[in-house]
Formats: sequence, C-alpha cells, structure tokens
Amino acid sequence: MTGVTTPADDTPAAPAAAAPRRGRARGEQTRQLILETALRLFRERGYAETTMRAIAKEAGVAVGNAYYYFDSKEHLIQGFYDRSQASLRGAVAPLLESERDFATRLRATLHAGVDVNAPYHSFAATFFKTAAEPTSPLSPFSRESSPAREAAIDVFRDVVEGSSVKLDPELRRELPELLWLGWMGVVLFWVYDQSPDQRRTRRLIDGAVPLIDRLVALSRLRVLRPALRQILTLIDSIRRDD
Amino acid sequence: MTGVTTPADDTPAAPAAAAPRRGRARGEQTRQLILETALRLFRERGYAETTMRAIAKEAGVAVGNAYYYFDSKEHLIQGFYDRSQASLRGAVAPLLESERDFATRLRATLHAGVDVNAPYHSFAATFFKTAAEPTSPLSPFSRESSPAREAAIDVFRDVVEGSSVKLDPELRRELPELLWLGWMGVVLFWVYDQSPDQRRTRRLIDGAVPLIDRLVALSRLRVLRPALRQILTLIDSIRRDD
DNA sequence: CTCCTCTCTTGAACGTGTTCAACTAGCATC
DNA sequence: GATGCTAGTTGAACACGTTCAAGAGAGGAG
Repeated sequence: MTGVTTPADDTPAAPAAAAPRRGRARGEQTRQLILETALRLFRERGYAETTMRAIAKEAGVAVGNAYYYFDSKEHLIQGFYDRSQASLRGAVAPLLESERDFATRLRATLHAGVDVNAPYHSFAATFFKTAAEPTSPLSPFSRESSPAREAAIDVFRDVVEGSSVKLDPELRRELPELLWLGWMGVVLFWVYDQSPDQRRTRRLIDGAVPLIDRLVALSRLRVLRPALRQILTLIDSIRRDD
Repeated sequence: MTGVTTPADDTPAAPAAAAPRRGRARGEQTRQLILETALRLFRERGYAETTMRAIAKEAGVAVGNAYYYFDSKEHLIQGFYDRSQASLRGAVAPLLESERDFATRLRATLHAGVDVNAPYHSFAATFFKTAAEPTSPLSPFSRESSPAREAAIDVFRDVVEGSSVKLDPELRRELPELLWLGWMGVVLFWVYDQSPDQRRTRRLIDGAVPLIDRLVALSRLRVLRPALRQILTLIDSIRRDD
C-alpha cells in the first residue's frame, strides 16, 4: 500500500534515446492517456460523479490498469496540481520580469492563481476534502507534496526578491513562506466562495494586498519592532518539530 | 436527500410528559443507542475503520435502521460536535466567571478547547476531511452548522465582553468572530499536529495569545488607526454576499 | 374483535473504490 | 528457435456506504 514505487519514478533508462514508437515508454503512454481522460471527465462531470470504471472504459483500458499507474483515485488529482502550478508560473513570469512594485507583483500573482484555477472551481470544491485530510499524500503540508509546495513557495520568493520593497531582513527571509500560507488561505476562501465569478475572493485579494503592503512597510517602525520580533519568534517555535 | 427532517427536529408532543417506558419516544432510544455505539467505535477503531454494518451489529439493529435516524455516516459526527461544544462551555465557565484579564481568559479558553478534544485527536484527523468539504452540512461555515457556530462565537464574545481589556469599540464588535476564526486556525493546526501530546499546538497558543494581546493594545495607537480601519473595511467588504 | 394508520425496522440489492491472481507481450539470453 | 524475465494488462471478486420495497408493532376508530 505505502512505499509503492510508481512507474513515474523511473528514470528513463539508457536505450530510451531516439527509440521507436514501442521502445521502453510503452507504459508512459498509457499513463498519460489515463490521466488525460480522468482530468477531462472530472471537468465534465465532477470528481465524485466520475467513476474509475468510467475512466477506464473511456480510456479503453481495464479498471485494474488504472490502478497499476495510480495508487488510488485521489492520486489522479496530483496531476491536476502539477498542471495548475505550471500554468501559474507561466502566467506570472512576464510580469515578474518587468514590474518592481511589491504590491503590484503580489496582487497580480494572486489574481493569476485564481484565474488559472477558475475553470475548475466546482470540481475543486468537490475534491478539496481529499486534500484536507492530514494523512493524505495530497495534503499541501504532506511530505509527498513537498516538491510542489517548495515550487509554489518559490513563486512568492520571486515576488519578494524581485521587488523594490524595503523591509526587515529577517522578515524578508520568512515572507515567502508566509505569503504562501496566505495564499493557502485565499484558496480555502476561494473553495468556499459561491459568489458569481468568485467575486468575493477577488475583493479579498484587492483588499488584503494593500494591507499586507502597509503592514510590511510598518514593520520597520520602531514601536513595532518588539511585536515583529515576537511574531518571528513564534514562527520559529512552532516550526520546531518536537 | 436534502431537506430531510430528521426525527431529532420533532418537538416533544403533548402526551410526552410522565409517559411510561414505551410512550412515544421509542425511536429516540434507538437513535441514542446508535449514536452512542457509533461514537464509541469511532474512538476505539477510528472513523474510516468503523463500518456502518459494524455499528448496526454492535447496536443490535439492522443497518437500514441507522439510516432511518441519520442521513449518512458523516451525520453521526454532528453528535460529536455538539458534545465537544458543550464540554468546552462547561470547562471554561468557572474561569470566565472570576478572571478578568483578557490574555488569561483567551489562553485558558484555547487550551480548554484542545483539552476537550484531545482524546479524539487521531479520530478527528480521520474525519476532518468530511468537515472540510464546502458542500458538506458538517462544514463549520455551512448553514446547517450555523447554530453550533454561533454558540462557539458566543464563547469568545464572553471572553472579550467579560474582560477588562480596553480597545477600539468597532474592533471590540468584530473581535469575537475574529477570535473564533483564529480558533478554527488552531483546530486546523491541531489536526495536522503530530507532535507528542500536540505540544506544538500548545506552543502556538502560548505564543499567539500574548501577541494578540499586544496587537489589540497597539490597536489604540495613533499610527495604527488607518491600518486598523483598513482591516475592518476589508472584513466588511468580504462579508458582503454578492 | 377488526381494520386502519403511522412510526419504526428489516435485509437484500445496487454501485462504488480497490485488490489480486492470472495472463500477455516484448525482449534478452542461451 | 526455445526459454525465461519483466513490464504491462485483464476482469472477476471483495467490502463498503447507501437505498428501498416490504413488513412488524403499537395504538386508536368503528
């Protein structure tokens, strides 16, 4: 059950280069086919309404075959994550290249995050619970999704590092992870947001970004240094894993 | 499916008073028996590992009978919520009666919240995901759990109102709900907390309470008035439901 | 007593996610 | 060419949550 090495983990063997159709990667094709089919059906019918049998039938394979490549139905969602993450990166890259203002960078990134996932809103709400379970490998805090998490934090690191904002150096170090945590909060809000076009989430972003910008600026104020130090100490003590 | 009125909604009919064993409440006994059995098995074996068949068998009824009283397996959890909420109220009542210091009141309440739920930590982690689904009636934000939510917010209202803390009147109005939201954050952290005795959650509380206390005090500072106003405006705009 | 009504109870049956022993196909080695 | 070897593939079978048509039992009306 656990510790199963999926075929995806295999590093392409030596004779993979320039191999004909049926070289070594026969399985990889099937894997992609199943994932593709699954995500399409999820989008069309919703997660709960899409059965593993339907996925297999639509992909033209046996149901057991899907389980050869994916440990469970939930694991199919990981593919969605990866894609979403890549889309976000691509969407914000040009802007992060040119713009220097911190608030603008952050705001654009958050809105892009919502944009990218918008087509999957109803679908996301349905499977969100599987990601929320602490023991699930799909949890954003799990060890298994650690690479994806790091990649996401890197986006916010880019937002901070590439900006012209001036702030406490220690806060600067912590800020990317804090922003990612805030983003998780936005996602949580977004999932619950039933307003048309998720307008409330947009308002949340538009309201929260200037606020964060202001608080970050205030962090250099003398009266607030003790409070800031207290916050950073708290973060450190929580992070301790004992 | 939706809109099903559970027997629990029935107001006790007129002839209920001083009725013998087999009066009108024959069903209520069965209901309690099933709930009791279910919660015990959840505690003993975990939520996922407890089957509806096992609950029915242990309670000595048919599996269909459990579904006569509870719409689904998840709905059995609501009973756990109610109990937990009542325990918390009882646990903090004496202290809130005597103590006046805000930080002390808040700290004690949060710790009591953890204490009360501690025996169910592993069990809670398992079923947490069902509560996380936005469409679930068990979600803390759902309309169905509105009474329970209001009751929980009332506890924090008590924490604020009964304290000697001085703060901005508008913030005072919003603070109970904000504290409840913070409490939800603590619960989220707690569910994920795998440290022995959930020590990290304790550290989070012990670190966060003085911080909140300090920030609340700082809220009266002149330099921070605009920021505070900005926060309150943001809350208001998010709350708008359109 | 007989019939009716309403609450409560039953367990077989359905569709689901998942498992697994058996089988197939390509490829290297003898 | 025969013989294995391993990655890939199959579908019947299992346990689960849930549904539902059928019935049981108690209390009143005639």
